[in-house]
Amino acid sequence: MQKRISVEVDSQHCSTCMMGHVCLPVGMPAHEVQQLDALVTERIRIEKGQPLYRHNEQLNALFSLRSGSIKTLLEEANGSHQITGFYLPGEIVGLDGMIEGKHSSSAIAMEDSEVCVVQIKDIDEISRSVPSLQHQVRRLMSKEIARSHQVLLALGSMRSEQRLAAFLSNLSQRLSILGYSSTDFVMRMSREEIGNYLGLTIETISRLFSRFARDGVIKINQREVKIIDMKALNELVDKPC
Amino acid sequence: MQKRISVEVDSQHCSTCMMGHVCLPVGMPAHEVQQLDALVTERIRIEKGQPLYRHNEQLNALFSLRSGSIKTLLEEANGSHQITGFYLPGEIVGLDGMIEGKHSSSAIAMEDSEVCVVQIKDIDEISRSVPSLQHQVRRLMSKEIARSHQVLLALGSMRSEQRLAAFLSNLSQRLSILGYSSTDFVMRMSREEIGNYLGLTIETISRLFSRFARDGVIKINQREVKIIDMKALNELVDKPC
DNA sequence: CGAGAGCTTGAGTTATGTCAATTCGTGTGG
DNA sequence: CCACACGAATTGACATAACTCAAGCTCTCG
Repeated sequence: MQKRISVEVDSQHCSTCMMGHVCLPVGMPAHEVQQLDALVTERIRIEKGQPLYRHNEQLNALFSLRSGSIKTLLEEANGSHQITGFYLPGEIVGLDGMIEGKHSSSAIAMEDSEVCVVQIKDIDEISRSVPSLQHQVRRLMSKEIARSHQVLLALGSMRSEQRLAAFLSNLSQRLSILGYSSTDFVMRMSREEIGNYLGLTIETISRLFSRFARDGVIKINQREVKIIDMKALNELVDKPC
Repeated sequence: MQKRISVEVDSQHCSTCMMGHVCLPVGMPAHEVQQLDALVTERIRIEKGQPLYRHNEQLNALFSLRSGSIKTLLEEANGSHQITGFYLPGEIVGLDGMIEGKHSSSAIAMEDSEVCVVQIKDIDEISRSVPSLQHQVRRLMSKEIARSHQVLLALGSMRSEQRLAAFLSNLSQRLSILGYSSTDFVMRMSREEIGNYLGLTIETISRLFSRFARDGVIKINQREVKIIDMKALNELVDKPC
């Protein structure tokens, strides 16, 4: 069975894509977005659990997530790994892969997903007529740096409770931007993946979810979350001691 | 007393700069590096403890560290902070500041330092004639993402001993690239700064340095480090349990 | 020479991890 | 359709790595 299906694209373009307000073109004027139409010539479907790319793979493209969800992770020599990010539709995966085309991480689909492929060479080509495209790419990369710094902040100076609260709050915000409910959603990641990402164990994650539920901050049933008290949740993020 | 002294530059250029092999032009052919000479029109001296830029400051420039050392940090609402990076000469500071010109972090000199200022608008200007400059900037940003992912790996899945060993090993490598000894150096950062960066307390850092010294891996006297057994140090990074 | 900041070391505490038992949920094959 | 099996999540009891608090040491600089 084929795990990674490439689809030639000619009927759908950035200018007509539903994700335009959150994806690569975000903030660009309409006449410029039209010039991006030549940018995406391929889309790829990836099955749950399958890699979009792997550590050290030679690749000269960015991937814009159209549907589904993807995690990125660093693999250690000893077989363990560290999840470095969870990506939702409209978000760009692969920005760490622009060092001589070698990816420093791997990207794996957390559910059946579809990505638009943006070749770096096409970016350079098209940015000759749309100079703001270079800004856009830099903006996205800058945002990715800022995002990972935020995670550093969580791992470096927050207690477990604060980390998980920050995680939920962040997920809520991003889903809301995507047009989903910010209070009712299904987490695509397992307790194990959340724990790995936040530098905690699966048991700690589970206990914290239970505690948040007991304290009336959230309701939780497996991966379904309902945020009952958003204010309390956000206060947990800053709560000292 | 003036804390931040701006120096107009017209006598010194990228093409003749000693840092060329480690700085922005790294890997670029000589005839292209010459075209970068117009890129740096200003240099800034910063005194120890003074900011190069602050969180939320409007700024449209990158800074290449010429001499000294700089730390970047995120400031939290409650007054605490998380150090996100230590920068050495030839390294680029400010790559997270390209989101609408707002810096998401602050950068502070750890000793009297000097930086070359590279205006973003000049990058766009000059990259018209030197297209590879855009690649270069993306490469640097990509590297910065990969770097912060490495720190995530340390904070998320290493024990204190591994973190400090990884920190020393990384510092050693970078100093060696700069042409300094990889085994004998002076750390510019305090125990407190190291602890903050690695998500550990000052006491834990101090105890670990003492233990490394007791085990014959390093010699340490205040901030002077001598790595006695580099192999053992690198083994500590991977050492489980 | 004294004061203060930075560092080290010890003793006791605690947040989080480890290990283990149980439950829940889902998919599979009889 | 049921029962069984397996992975995912929960919960409890206990262990421990790292933190906190406290005392003392060592530089540096005025």
